[in-house]
Amino acid sequence: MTETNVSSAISTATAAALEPAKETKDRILDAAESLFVANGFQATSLRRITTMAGVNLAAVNYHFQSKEQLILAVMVRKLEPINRRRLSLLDRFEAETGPHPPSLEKVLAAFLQPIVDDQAAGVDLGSFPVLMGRLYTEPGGLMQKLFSAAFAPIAKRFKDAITRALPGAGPLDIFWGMHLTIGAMAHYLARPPALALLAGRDAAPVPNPSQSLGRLVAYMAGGFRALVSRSADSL
Amino acid sequence: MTETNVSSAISTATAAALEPAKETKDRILDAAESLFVANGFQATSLRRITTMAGVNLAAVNYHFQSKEQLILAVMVRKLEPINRRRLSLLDRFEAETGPHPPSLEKVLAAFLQPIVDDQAAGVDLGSFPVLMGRLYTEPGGLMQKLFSAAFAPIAKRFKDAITRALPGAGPLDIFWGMHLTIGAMAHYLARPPALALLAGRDAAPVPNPSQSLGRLVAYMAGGFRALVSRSADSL
DNA sequence: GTTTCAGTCATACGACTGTTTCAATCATAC
DNA sequence: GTATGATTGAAACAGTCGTATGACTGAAAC
Repeated sequence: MTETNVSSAISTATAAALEPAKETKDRILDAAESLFVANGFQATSLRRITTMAGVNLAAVNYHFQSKEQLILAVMVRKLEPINRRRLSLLDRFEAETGPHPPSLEKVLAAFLQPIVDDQAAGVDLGSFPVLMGRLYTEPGGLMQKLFSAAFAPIAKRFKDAITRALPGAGPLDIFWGMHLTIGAMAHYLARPPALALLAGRDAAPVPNPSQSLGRLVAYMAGGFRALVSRSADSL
Repeated sequence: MTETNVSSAISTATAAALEPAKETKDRILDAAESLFVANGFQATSLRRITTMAGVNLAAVNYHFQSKEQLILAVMVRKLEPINRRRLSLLDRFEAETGPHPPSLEKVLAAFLQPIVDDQAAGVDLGSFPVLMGRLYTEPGGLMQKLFSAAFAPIAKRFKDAITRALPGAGPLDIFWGMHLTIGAMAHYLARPPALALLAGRDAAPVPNPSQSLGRLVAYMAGGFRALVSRSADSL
């Protein structure tokens, strides 16, 4: 719980010679994150993590109690700033449009922009989203724990914004639209492996982030609107 | 490789007293499938599989050489009939429309119908799609191997059909649309855990399969078309 | 009636897992 | 300077893992 003692970890650091001033806790989180991305959660042992971090094996259980809580800590650390930016973007869009609610495209952009930016920046955030896809299918209810810890607050906020942007949409339309939109986004985020498979020969890696954002928003908004008009037709 | 010797496996069957006439190989596949669905690939040990199947531990490596090949065998066994039905549906739709290509909605329905049906039937096929989502994020290039084994042939066929149904669409539109569509579908299939999280209070489990198919098709076709018209606008 | 061989069996191998223990170490407050 | 409480260290814990081995079984081939 306490955050002291900067130099002691350095003196005995064997591996990870760079970044010598970092706390043990952060070194573990960094190593865990990169190994989780590369190999998955279950396939990554605590020994590999601590070796890469240049830290003693027992440090993990000392600082995080268990491997499962380490996984959650890795995810929360990455997710919090992204969700903060999502909310502030949504705030800004809502302020800009004054009395009217922002368009569906704006709301979707507020949700997608931060992760697209991070993917573009690439530096050390880009590879993270793969973890979300992994966690989603991981047994043990890990996703559920993470959801209530980091996602529940922003989910309601965006659900309301989408509802206001789509007058005439029933709650089931909203629900299905969000469900499928999250799926499309998650798949886009996990695209490194998926992309190569789908593309036979054409389709370059599409490095342009603003174009990616535009396509994502277009597809998802189009899907949402088609859902709503389908409901209207069938009445 | 050979398929003989029915009675010898029965005499010593300890657990799994039911279905006594099944071959060892099938018993292993059945047990592996249900355990993979429940706990994931890595978390399922060969010992649990063989115990549940009422089979000796060594039988797995005898029949499947390795755990990885067992996983692939489980997936291929489930995927093949689904892909067969997908292709025959597409064939039928193309025959029905005569000289014109079938609509985008028809093509998407041909792709989605078999899995929605299976989910509705539920009996023992419904839980399988969770595995696809799992495999997608599993390390070791497993998905790649499965893809080239079971998916590559139908991917090209549907890509062509979509291209014909969307005149004026560029190859990038098709590519992105398929990418995001597959994501939405995968997420829909893996919905058992996701659904409960997203739905605050409303939104019943939506048991009606034909309504599900309609919503899926509407969302995806709407997304596709919005992608195409976006490209047309920006030219 | 013997040979043959796919299939099953119990058992063991070596490696690796997450977690725990307890002594040693450190900066800091007294 | 010494006591204090947070960290770290090396080692071991009790399991589980996937795979390999070699003896045994039974039915079909000749």
